[in-house]
Amino acid sequence: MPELPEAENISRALDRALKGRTITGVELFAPSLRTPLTPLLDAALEGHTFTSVYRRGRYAIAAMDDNRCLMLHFGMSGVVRVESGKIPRRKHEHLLIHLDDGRVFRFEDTRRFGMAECHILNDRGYPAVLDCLGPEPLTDDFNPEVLHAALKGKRTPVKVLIMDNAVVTGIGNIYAAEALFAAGIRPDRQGASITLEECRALVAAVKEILPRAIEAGGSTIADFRNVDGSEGYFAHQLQIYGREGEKCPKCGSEIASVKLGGRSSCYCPRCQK
DNA sequence: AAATGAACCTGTTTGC
DNA sequence: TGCAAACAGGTTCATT
Repeated sequence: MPELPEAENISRALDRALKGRTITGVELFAPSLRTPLTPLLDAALEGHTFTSVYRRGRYAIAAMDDNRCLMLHFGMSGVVRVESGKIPRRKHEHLLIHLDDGRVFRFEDTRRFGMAECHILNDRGYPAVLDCLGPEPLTDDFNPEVLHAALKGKRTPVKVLIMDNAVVTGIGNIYAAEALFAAGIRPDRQGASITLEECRALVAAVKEILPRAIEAGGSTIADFRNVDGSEGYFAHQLQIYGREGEKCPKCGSEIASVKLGGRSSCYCPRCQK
């Protein structure tokens, strides 16, 4: 579910909710999500205090006062809540962390593609396991020259490449489709065929769309929720994702769809070259 | 090395 | 109506 805008909203909300809070108890209800949860138990989180929460790619990093962090990934169906009161465990809630203000951090993930791991932070505040991630799309590290170099010599479709976290982090199926539509580039073009000029348009589209999606609270298609339970409203602004058979908002042509890298990829056959 | 496809898991929608 | 297949925001592993 969450791509970068959704992970950013979750991270901001968790920063407000968890900063300064001390862990008073941990409850695990599943042995593993994508990776084992049991190391959390061995890590003895109790008594430690969250110092801040921030995002890298699609991960939320909840830093603690002992130079460790709780690293979260939301997979396709991950939802986190911070709630007060005695609430019965929901069917797919796998991790509850009790806080010193009486509230409870709750991690729910129906499809279990997400993860919750405990890691040591390096001197820049990141777990070493995230070193393999490419540039953040909203920093200058992601620019037309870098993208052009990453696409060079690749026969893989450009959409698959911009969804590769080693090329640029955090862009998934929704925002890849939207950015390619905004840039006027067909999703099935081979990476090597994308010119530097087209890279400029694509990078500009990414840097324009992601912040708007963050502002709107992300995109709720089916089950995404922000930490306070609210939906993300960017789904209403999506131009091309999930609109196969509808009319292109720019030219009125029928929106087409192809499977690329196993994912549905909507595009306008007329506007996208 | 790069490209492709399957696997992980559950729930919902679609089509016969 | 019922059931099976297809599909869903992601990542990783195995196979060509």
